[in-house]
Amino acid sequence: MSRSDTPPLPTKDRLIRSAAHLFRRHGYNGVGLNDLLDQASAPKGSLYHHFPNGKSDLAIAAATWASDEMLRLMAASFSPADSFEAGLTTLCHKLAKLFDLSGMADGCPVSGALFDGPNNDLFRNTADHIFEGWITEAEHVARGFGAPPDQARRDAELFFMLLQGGWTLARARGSSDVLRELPNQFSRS
Amino acid sequence: MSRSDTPPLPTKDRLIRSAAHLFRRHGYNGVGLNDLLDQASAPKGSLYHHFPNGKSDLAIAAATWASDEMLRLMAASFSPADSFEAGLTTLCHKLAKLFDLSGMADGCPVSGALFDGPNNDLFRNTADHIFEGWITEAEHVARGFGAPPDQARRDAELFFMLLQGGWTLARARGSSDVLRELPNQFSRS
DNA sequence: CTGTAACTGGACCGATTGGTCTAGTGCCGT
DNA sequence: ACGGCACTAGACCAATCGGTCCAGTTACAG
Repeated sequence: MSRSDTPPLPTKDRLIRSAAHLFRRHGYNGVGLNDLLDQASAPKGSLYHHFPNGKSDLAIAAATWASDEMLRLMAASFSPADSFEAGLTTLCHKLAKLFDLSGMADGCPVSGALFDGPNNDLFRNTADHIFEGWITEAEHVARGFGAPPDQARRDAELFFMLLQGGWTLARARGSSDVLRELPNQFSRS
Repeated sequence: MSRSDTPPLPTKDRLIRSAAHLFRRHGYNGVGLNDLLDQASAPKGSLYHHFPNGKSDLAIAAATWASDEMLRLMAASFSPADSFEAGLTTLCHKLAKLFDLSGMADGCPVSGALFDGPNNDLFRNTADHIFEGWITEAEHVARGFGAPPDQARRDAELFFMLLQGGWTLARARGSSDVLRELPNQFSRS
């Protein structure tokens, strides 16, 4: 059940990773501190040492970490590609594989960690900032492939929305097929 | 805060509507029975009389009711339209208005009610069935406007994913603009 | 070795959770 | 008038929630 959540990693990182995994599957309110600390093999004291505000601090850290992973995945997919569509295809296949590995239960890690529970501005602004990061990254890629500014922006937003919708539909269907088909939806004539 | 949640409506319907509203904003696990019963002005006994399995029964009823509302909204938008794009524009503007009225905090009612908490098959199958209903409805509309079968299906799935992504992005940004722009994303060349 | 600060371990807390149960209430048909 | 049933009302429960607190341990600086 656990990957590298065992001792080699420092406690703080184990907490972040466990939180990211659990929030992603069950949502912020669906995860109790007990499950979380159990999976991270950490006591309560450590949590509140590293994250003084407890669960909410951890959720933001987890969402941020998951976002960085996503940006890494995007970079790894788009840099070797020779067109936006090609990179997108690689990315979607990677995401589909990760989805299958998760037991076909994981949605967007950021939505799961931040859109539940507290409806406060901090959570929403963090989600906004993270999503904007994904979109502008995709926008830069599109521009790098020669797309004009406004079209690059629109392509990037389309990519983002397809991704979110794809995650939702894949989860409901219990199948990663939708994710693999995303590139076709993106570049239909 | 409440619309027609007061006496005129029978208790069971008040429970369903309150549940739909609350789950949509806070997710399944983010809503306690106390908030729920309070908003519906119903005691606990009534809940477990109408929904013997308690919260989970109610969530499924709420998601189903919200889905019917959505199908009504789609029908009201597409039937008077003379093209798929025109109907989609009407629909998106209606959804944007509803989003604004909600305080810019409500996402997809089905995801909110069913994707949190229990990861059991019943919830996932229900979500799958409901989403499939939305997609086939859109597919029929597209076919009615003369689209060939396979394109109609793809258009319908694209519509669904854009909608989900649009709700997510609108929520993060605290703005309904994305929803209003959805038709442009749908029919870009 | 000693001092100090970073960190761990877990007992403990009040609040809230979803759920059960029983006593009552009101509206039927007869 | 009355029996019966659909429904309401809310006290009550064990379990779990997120969070606090402090005694212990470790690691590193001098």
